[in-house]
Amino acid sequence: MESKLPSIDSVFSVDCVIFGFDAGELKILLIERNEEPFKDWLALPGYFVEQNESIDNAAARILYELTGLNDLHMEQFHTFGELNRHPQGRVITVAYYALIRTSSKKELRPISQYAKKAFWHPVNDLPKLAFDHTKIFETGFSKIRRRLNTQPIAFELLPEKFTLTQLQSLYEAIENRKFDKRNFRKKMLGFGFLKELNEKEKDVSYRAAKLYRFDKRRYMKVLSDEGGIEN
Amino acid sequence: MESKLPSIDSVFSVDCVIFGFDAGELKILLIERNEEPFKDWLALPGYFVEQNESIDNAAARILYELTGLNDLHMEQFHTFGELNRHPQGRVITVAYYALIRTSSKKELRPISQYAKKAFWHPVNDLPKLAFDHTKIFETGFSKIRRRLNTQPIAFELLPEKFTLTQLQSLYEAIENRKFDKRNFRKKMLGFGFLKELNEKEKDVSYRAAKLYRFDKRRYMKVLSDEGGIEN
DNA sequence: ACAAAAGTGTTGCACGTACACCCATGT
DNA sequence: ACATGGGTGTACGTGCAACACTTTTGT
Repeated sequence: MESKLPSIDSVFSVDCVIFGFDAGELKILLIERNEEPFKDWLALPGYFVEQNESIDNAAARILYELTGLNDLHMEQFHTFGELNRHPQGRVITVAYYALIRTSSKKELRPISQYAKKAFWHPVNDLPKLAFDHTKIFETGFSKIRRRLNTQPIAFELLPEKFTLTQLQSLYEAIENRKFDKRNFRKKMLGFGFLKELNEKEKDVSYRAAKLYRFDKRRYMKVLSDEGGIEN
Repeated sequence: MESKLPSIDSVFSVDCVIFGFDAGELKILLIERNEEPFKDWLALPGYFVEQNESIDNAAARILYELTGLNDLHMEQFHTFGELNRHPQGRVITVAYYALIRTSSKKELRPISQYAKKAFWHPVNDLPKLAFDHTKIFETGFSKIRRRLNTQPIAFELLPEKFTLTQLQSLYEAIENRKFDKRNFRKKMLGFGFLKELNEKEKDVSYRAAKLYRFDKRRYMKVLSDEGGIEN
């Protein structure tokens, strides 16, 4: 390894797969591009990383500039480095995902002019996306699907107070299948990290459901308790 | 997005965490570096990606040049992009892991002069490694630990014909805990993808054990059969 | 004969799954 | 009163964990 870094014309970028849950549907955030290549196409929010920022920071900055969203907890899930994935040259992209509460959705308003607009689109029935973004989305979707049952990611998509039916329909949207109501409730409550609130839904035209909250303290406790049994 | 890519002084590399299983111990492949920075330090096999190769190809090439190993099935598991991870500038590295059979281990012989030598080292009791390679190793190790029970990766570490006791001790090495022999065998055989051979161990000074082989056909069948039940 | 590892079953428990009806509320 | 979703229990099967002794082989 030389004492100078080899200087090659390499470029890397970040792309974000941001999930939201709204009106019983799982959605992701898309932008309409305002620049070549793929001008006017729909794409995942993504852009180039700058010289002096870490990739994690770049992801947060870029998402903010293209959509106006900030303070998300984003996590890297894969790096795409095919030679021909970008028509103008070698671009390696690190893909991130995040999950966001519908209730905390701020207005979507691109800051930079690289995006004409940003909007939510249901994950079923996605249009063709720019670059290899369809593949990136699919990889990300299958990651969160697998993480659903190992990490408490579902709660990041729901409002802070939610009903068990909302939770169930979210699971159904992510896994794309139906669950039995009684079994689902039994299982979720059995985990012991859902806190039942003394509150009910309001403004519904049917029997109001109890509200629950995800209790992070209890979740941590449950996690650490599980380590102690074993062989 | 401009029609020219922004040209910044960025560099990326690949690092490999290669697992082997030998003498009842889980090991990884290290090199002794022959170049600054971190000359003479131990490190994961890794080097810069070239302009015109995909990252996957780069990983295979670099591993070969530094250790003489080829034809591994490597898989990307994380990308490390902290600003200060390389003392000479911004280097983003994509980390790969692979598992290799002890029995098919070729001689370890670096081709390029960037490595003085390559050798196996037990995963317990690793020395300090160059750059952030200790962190990279730990991330990779925890990935394969979690994948152990979802994908048939253990068999890639064993010789083609193996005994159930070997399989068990491999699991014990990866998960760092003991299993009950009867339960372990029942479970493994219950999966239905281990093929019992009409052969036994040789040259052992105790009762010879039956040999088994991982049967990929049956594994695929078992996998696809599982999809069909559900709610 | 002894040492060393191979091989083998049963039981209790926890968990997943299948399944149907009454209740509370708003209109 | 009716429509809409909220809320509840039981029975069965499967899979995991705990547990100890006999068999085979080489020296």
